[in-house]
Amino acid sequence: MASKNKEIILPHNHGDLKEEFFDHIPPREDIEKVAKAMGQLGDPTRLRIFWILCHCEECVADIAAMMEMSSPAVSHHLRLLKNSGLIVSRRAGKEMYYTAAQTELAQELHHTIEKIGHITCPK
Amino acid sequence: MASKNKEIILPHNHGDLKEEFFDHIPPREDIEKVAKAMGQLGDPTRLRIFWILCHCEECVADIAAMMEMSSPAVSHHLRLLKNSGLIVSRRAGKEMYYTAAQTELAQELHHTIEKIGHITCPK
DNA sequence: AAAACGATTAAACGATTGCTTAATTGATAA
DNA sequence: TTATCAATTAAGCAATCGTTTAATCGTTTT
Repeated sequence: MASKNKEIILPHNHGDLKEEFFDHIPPREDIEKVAKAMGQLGDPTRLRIFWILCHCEECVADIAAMMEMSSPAVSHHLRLLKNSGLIVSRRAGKEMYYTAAQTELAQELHHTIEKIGHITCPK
Repeated sequence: MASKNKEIILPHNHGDLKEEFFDHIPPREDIEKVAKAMGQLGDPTRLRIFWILCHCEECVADIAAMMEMSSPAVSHHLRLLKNSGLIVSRRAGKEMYYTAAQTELAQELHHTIEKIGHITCPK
């Protein structure tokens, strides 16, 4: 039978693995994309920044103060979060303001964080 | 007014930061817990294994074959996933069978993965 | 123009991660 | 018991990560 994964022979046949399922294992590129987003929030510092930015728009200095961290460190994390499409930024004078992106990705992850963390959304 | 975070003075006052919100920033332990789970799925190998185990119960050798990886490498990831409470195992003869845990944490993350990856659940 | 301020970037570092090979443990079969 | 098979653990490693300090960039103010 035509199976995308037919070339992979399982060492043990337990009879309970549906070929239908075997053929629907997500392609590596989809997995990579999801893992990249998840990995961003795997660091507690970045997760906390992201959560804060889901509830307000703030400049780097204030974010650094809330996090009790140096601004270079915060800036570094903001860049990673922005590269992942989780946050966006705008300039106003000397300051850069960051906030969560209004995307399905960001909103779903925000929801997930609060659900699995049993965190009450203050909004 | 009594503010849990009143000792943190923000360098800039933009007037749009509600004290109510400021006091509801999740405690570090909650953040850590969520970040730990997210971080587990931040690795594409582990994310793929977890997704597979959300849809079947399999022994290490077969998981290794599906992943096209060595069994020590797979075993390593299985241990991490198990320590995080995302998967469970049972022994049957010489083999160890792994599958996703039936917990809110695991189920919510399974849902999130498929939603943000636009992955069709084969179940 | 120069000075001041906010943010970013660069270099360097210690710590962690993911994998490999080899050795070891646990359980069944001969 | 010995042999065999499945899985885990250990040691070693290259690669990645998160932070710090110092230097640089961009904007506004004087």
